[in-house]
Amino acid sequence: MIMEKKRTDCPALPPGWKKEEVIRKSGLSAGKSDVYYYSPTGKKFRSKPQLSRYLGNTVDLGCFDFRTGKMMPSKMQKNKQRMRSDNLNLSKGKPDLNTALPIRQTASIFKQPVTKVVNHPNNKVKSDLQRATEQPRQLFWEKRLKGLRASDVTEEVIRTMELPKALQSIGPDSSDETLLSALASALHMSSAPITGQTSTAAEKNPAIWLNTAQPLCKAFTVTDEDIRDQELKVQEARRSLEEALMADSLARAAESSQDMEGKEA
DNA sequence: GTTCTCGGCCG
DNA sequence: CGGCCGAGAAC
Repeated sequence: MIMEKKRTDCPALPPGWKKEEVIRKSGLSAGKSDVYYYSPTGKKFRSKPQLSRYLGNTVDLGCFDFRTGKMMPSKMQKNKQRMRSDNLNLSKGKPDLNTALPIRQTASIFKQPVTKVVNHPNNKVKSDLQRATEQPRQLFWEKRLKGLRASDVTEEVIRTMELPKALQSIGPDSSDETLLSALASALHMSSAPITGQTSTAAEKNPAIWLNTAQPLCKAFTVTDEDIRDQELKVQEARRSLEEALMADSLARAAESSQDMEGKEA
C-alpha cells in the first residue's frame, strides 16, 4: 500500500511537524473528523493540551487552532483574560498551558516574558525578567533547541551561521546542532559574562559537573583577532543594510511617482 | 504488547 | 457543539 494517510506539513509549528486529519467512517459520529499531529520524531499528538505539554516554552500555542493547524489571531481576544484575583491563584492550580507562559513567537529561543495588555488602569506591566530565568530547567535543556533554523517569510531556511572552531559543544551528544542556539540563548537571558563550562570535570561528566548558569559549551577565550574579525563583520553588515535601505527608498520613490503619473493620465 | 477508532463526557 | 481522552477493537 502506498501512503494511504496524508500527513501534511504544518507551517505554524516548528519544521518537521506533520498534521493529519482522519474522517470517522462509522458509528454515530460518522463524518466527524479527528486531527492528529506528529512530532519530527514521529510521536503522535491528539489534543492541544498534549501538544502544549510537549512543546513547553518553545512555541506559544496561545492562538494556535488545533483543528486547522493555523495561528488564529482571533483566538487572542477569545482567550479569557485573567482577572487580577485569578492571577493570585495561578501559583496553585494547574498552569494555563495556552497562555500562562507567554513568549515571543518571533524568536522562540529567546525566553522573554511578553507584556499581556489588559485594559485596566491598575494593571502593572511586569518588568522582571527573573521570572523567566528562575524557572526550573532540565539539565541539558538546550538540547531541545536542536533543529531550530532561521527562516524568512517564505519559510526558506536562511543560511546557517558558522561558529569559530574555538567554540565547542559539550554534553550528551557531541554534535554542534544546538551550540549556536545555546550560546544565543545564554547571551539573551543573562547579562553575566558567558565563559562556557570552565570546569574540566564538566567535559568528562557533564551530568554531574555542569555549571547550569553557563551554556553547553566548552570554555573558550576570545582573542583580539576574534574581536577584529567581528568588528569587520558588523561593519560589513551595516554597509549592506545601508545599501538595502537606500535601494528600498529609491524603489518606493520611483513607485509613488509612477502612481502619480497614473492618476494624472 | 501497540495502534486505531469511536463513544461519551464535560465545558 | 466540539475538544479531549478513555477504552474497546483491531492488529
